Amino acid sequence: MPKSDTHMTMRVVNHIRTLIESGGLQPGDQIPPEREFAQKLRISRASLRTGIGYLAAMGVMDVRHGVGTFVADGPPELGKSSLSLLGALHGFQSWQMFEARRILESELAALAAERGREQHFTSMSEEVAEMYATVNDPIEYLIHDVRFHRVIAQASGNPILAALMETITSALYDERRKTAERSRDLKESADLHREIFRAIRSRNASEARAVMERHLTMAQSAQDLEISAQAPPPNGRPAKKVRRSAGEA
Amino acid sequence: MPKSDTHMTMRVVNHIRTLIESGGLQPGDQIPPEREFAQKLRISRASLRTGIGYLAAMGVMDVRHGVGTFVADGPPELGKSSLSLLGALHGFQSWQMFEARRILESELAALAAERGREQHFTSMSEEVAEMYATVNDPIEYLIHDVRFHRVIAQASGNPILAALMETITSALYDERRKTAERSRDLKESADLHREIFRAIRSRNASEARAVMERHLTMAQSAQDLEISAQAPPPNGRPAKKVRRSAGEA
DNA sequence: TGTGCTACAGAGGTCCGACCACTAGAATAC
DNA sequence: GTATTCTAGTGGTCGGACCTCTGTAGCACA
Repeated sequence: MPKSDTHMTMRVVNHIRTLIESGGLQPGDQIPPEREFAQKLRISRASLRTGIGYLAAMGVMDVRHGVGTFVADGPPELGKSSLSLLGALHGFQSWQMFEARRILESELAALAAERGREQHFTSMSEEVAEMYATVNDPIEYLIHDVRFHRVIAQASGNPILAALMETITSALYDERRKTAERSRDLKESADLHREIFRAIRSRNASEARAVMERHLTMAQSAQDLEISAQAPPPNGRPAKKVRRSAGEA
Repeated sequence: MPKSDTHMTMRVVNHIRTLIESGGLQPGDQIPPEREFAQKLRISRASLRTGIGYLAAMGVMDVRHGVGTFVADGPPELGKSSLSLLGALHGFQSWQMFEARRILESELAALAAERGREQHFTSMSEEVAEMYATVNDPIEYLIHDVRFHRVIAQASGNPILAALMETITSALYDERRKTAERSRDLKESADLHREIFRAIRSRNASEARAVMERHLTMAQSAQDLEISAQAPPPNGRPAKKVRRSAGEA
């Protein structure tokens, strides 16, 4: 990694970081135009762009062509495709993503049960209702599904865990939207979400954890079936170990 | 996020991604020099650099001035300072990082107990021995401490969770190395690590999880004490986040 | 009055070509 | 044999020209 006082990239990153820490730059704020900002920092526009690119890659900045550059808004999330890229590099398996998600979200649910506030419970309740209302519209259903889990993450009171979850789910999303679930699955799914909600609202941490785990385990096996059904192994890589070897208790 | 077929950045990213997925590019491999590679891809060197910067920011590439650009090697990790940056932006608290770490590592320890192999146990044992041997050298001790936890992550068989842990610990590292622990704390710490190791080797998942949780809880309160001791609370500001150093330079 | 199209200003995106800075290894001097 | 210097090759920075995209103000037309 580049040194802070030498490389232009880090100079830009640190400058913006300082602006953020001092409160001079808030989420959603727009930074000055590149030409102007570069002149103010006494560096070339190219270097400024490098630094901004670095921040954008990590989800801290949001660059919009023809409009401007803004401080990222919305739920904290690490680089959008970073996990997916790392996955390609290190050969992540699908079940590993599900496992990671299951662990994170189970704990998130437990924390939400302990720390959630009324406003969170209200949002959860609304999303559950919307899920029931859209069991025949998988696309719309998925939106509320995602939102429900996101509210839980918020209610957990730990934005770091929430960011990690967001990172994993967005990596998982690509595969997920391709396998549109069937309606009857959605009814079951909505029921489970309702159970999760109830456990959280009654502040029963261990049950929230357990139900969430059950939900995600089911979701995984459902998706595994879909995949193996509609796409026979498209093999090609020699060392492709077919998972599930060790420790499935 | 730029579109894949329009933006040069994504063209580069996708090209390299394809090379990695096809096996034509493995961790540690060097990519062609920028001038040459840019010509081969029919794009300008500047655009190529943008794409490489994007990949480097996410920890997929490793750019070394005067040497070359390589595919990242070593343990998978998301952008090195990404969490720290996001933290500055969203006001992450120190206890939240510890909590996230505690949850991740506890589960990691449990998984390691279920799936760890002999080779992992051997490495863990070695690191524990090194820890005992360096209880009087905090700097050296910390190295083995980190390695021990890294072996556990490997032994868990889930590189994604390992990567998340790596991301958190590297964000935590900055604060950590400043508060060099005292020797007698290190002796206790080593004892706890030995306990963790024994639980994992005896494949006792729940105990491994419990001991790891205890270890990290202790580490947290120890560090909290250090901090509050050497930096008296600047009273009166209840919800003010702990400022990071941000470099004196 | 309303609606649709056009022109334009301002922002980011791409390119070029020159030059700077760093690293490792080869060539040289001792 | 060892230490020093030189050098080829690689990434880093620059500035300035030009392209593309977006939102909007203004115009033409119904």
